[in-house]
Amino acid sequence: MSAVPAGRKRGARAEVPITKDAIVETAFRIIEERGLEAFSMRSLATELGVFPATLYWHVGDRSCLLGLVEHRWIEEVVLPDECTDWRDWMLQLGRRYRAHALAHPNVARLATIERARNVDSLVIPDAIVGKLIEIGLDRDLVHAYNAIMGAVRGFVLLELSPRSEPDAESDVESDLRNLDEERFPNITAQFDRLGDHALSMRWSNGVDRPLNDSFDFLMSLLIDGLAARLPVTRP
Amino acid sequence: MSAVPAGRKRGARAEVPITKDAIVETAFRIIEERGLEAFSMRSLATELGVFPATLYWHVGDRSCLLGLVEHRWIEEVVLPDECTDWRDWMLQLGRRYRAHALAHPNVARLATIERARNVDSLVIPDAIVGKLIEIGLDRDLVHAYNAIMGAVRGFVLLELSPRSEPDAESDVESDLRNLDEERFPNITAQFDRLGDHALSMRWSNGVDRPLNDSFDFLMSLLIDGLAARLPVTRP
DNA sequence: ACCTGAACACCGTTCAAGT
DNA sequence: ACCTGAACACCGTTCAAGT
Repeated sequence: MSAVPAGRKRGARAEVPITKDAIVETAFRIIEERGLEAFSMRSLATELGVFPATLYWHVGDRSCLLGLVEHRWIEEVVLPDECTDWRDWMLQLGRRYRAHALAHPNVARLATIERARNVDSLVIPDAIVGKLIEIGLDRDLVHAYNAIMGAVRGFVLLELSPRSEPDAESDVESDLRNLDEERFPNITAQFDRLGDHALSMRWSNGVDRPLNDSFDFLMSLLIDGLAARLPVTRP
Repeated sequence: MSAVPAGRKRGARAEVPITKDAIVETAFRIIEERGLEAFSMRSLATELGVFPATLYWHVGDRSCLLGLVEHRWIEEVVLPDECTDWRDWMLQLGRRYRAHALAHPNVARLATIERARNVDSLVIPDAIVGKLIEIGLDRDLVHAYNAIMGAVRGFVLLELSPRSEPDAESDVESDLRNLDEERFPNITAQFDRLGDHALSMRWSNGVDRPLNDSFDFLMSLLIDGLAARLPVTRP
């Protein structure tokens, strides 16, 4: 929108006051609308109509800023109602996390890949740990938590990581359609079901072709597995 | 090692012949030894003692080169023996994949995050699809494949993604040790078990503190779940 | 306190020109 | 066919200087 800072006087205030929140908000928008590779400290500064150095005064360096963007994203996920069955609670939380990731895929990818820098983003982990203890998991608490967290966040990340750049979709599609039947007998035999629907075999991206049923299948594997490992409680 | 190309004659051949394999090999080594952020087309060229443009002639651009590096990594994973029980086969494959990732964490992270560009890297997917069909999965073939693939690769990726930079480990540790008991009652109550052992609550990285038991726990959740969803076969 | 303007040390990529 | 040397259009970050 706005161009490079037009001849403002040295040290003069920006016409629109620059705040930390405005910077994070704009960074979020750039990443979501134009992709992470379109985001830079300089492009952000240009968008805000200030010099790059201004950003450093407000939010620190690039890494800090991305941490703030991640945090703004993850804190919008709302926990399910406490008083439902734990299986339902777990499924709902997984679905809400994933829905929020599909709504903001670029920031979601960023938040999963980069280490989260904000301690605040531990509200979901804390809730999961609490729920696992509540249902009686004790000895395998850490493993159950890691399994759920790793599987769910990992699945969503891979779902959102397309095989191809947007401009090369058709290339990938034809590569996959013409796989060698000798080398990949199983994939080629099942290609009508797998093509564009299975991880590593898609040409569309995760937002255009969401893997809803596969995600629910994974959630049911995890939840059933946990249920089977619960201590037997006589009602 | 070698410095910038010393006054070689314009157009003269490099003293060590530059091949595609040598470029990929060196790129692999730089990423593994010094991290992905230390890798650049220019640093690689310097290491090889040539000008950056030379690389473009041999391997195309940066994105293509990283694709080749990924491929060199994934093709080293060897499939388990065909004639074992399918549960064992699946567990072994997961463990081998993970072991190989822990052995080359930086390239493994790269390969999981970026889309794989090489069709050749579908040998593992093809083997999994074949195994799933062999044991009788049909209706949920795609979902079972996606669940396993997403959960396993995702878990390993998150395990390898540390919360902190190597130089800020102690900061993260003290942040986590001093969590607010009001906001995070469950984590603080279980901190002796969770601290440095649960995803998002670690300060050491995934190689120094591997989550072996958690991974096996996840594998057993997945495998038991698949077994329960198999069509009943009378022996 | 807040922002400019310039500088520093990097990038990826392209291309004419050489052998 | 293979490589140089230079150029182009970018980066993130720092810092003295201004108001």
